[in-house]
Amino acid sequence: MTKTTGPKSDDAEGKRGFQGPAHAHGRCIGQALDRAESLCRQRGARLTRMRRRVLELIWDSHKSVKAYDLLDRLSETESSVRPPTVYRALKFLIAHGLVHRVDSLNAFIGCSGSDELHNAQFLICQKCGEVSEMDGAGIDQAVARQAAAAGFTVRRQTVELHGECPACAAS
Amino acid sequence: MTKTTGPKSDDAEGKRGFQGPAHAHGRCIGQALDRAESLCRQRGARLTRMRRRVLELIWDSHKSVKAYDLLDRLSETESSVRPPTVYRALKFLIAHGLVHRVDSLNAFIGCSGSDELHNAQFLICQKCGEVSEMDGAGIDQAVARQAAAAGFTVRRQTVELHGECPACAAS
DNA sequence: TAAAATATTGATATATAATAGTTAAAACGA
DNA sequence: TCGTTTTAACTATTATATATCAATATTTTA
Repeated sequence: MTKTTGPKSDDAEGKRGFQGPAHAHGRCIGQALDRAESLCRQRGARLTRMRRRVLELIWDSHKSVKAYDLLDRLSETESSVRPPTVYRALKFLIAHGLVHRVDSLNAFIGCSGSDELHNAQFLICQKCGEVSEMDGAGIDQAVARQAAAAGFTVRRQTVELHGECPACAAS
Repeated sequence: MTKTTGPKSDDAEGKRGFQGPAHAHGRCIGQALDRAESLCRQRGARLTRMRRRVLELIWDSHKSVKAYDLLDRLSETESSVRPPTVYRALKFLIAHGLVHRVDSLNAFIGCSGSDELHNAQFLICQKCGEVSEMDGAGIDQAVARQAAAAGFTVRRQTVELHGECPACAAS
């Protein structure tokens, strides 16, 4: 409940940038789940118990999560969960733009972008593991220009930058 | 042997762009192997028989190749080859900038770029499977600018655009 | 509400991708 | 040729992901 300037503060607009270890993460989770609920209601999609739990676990941190880690954590709580169950939930969440797959890590991360199904671009810290979704209009443009020059029609893009986040670079 | 304007034609400078099905591919393979030879000699690295064969198989087309397909094709010729052998060869070839890994496909492609170890950017045709390495200075700049704005230090980038190559888009 | 249709999850098996660790063979340098 | 280093083979295992069919839950339709 710190730094809340109102129901629509800057933070509420998508949690861009690196969060670091000391932020009120409950809000991130809450917002993500709220957004998922309303988005699914709006679309007539069913955010079932399993899907909700997977989304919750993914938002447990700002690091990307592996499918089999989700599997383990789900199995802690109740009867053993099998890979297809997790992958099905992930497929649903990805289809609805609530989760992204990070190709270079074979891992998954909650979407902190806009409601639109969008091409995500990620900054991935190799030290702390945090992943930050970028609002990369500049990159989008450069990509579009470059592709056009090659006569290529872009349908989907993977842009993932590995390196060091501000906090880790400083240390 | 078409469109050869001399020993240092445009084509010879790295085979940029999509090649299409009807080009003199023997030259691509030859050039790639020659470059590998000279580069390894220059560096005192050993382009062994196995490494050479893997590189050759990768350059068999302009499509990306899966590690286990390489495995199968290697096993055709002689005694059965195991995964570690292929992955070791790939590791060597990647370390020397002769091959790139395409993260979004879990596959490998011959490097058609400069001698420098560089961050590759790929155009991947979803229809014909051809992969074209880009000379993406524009994207590099946009990436650098965007990352700098976020205070992020980029060490490695994955930029892979999926869509349709000129030929496939036309059909 | 009951029955039918649809969507979701469970369960088993298997496919695909990659690595660890140990031993054997080949290449190289003295 | 001996010893060192590098490379490759072999066995085993880990990690990632999907196919298939059965069971259950939800929604729709009658």
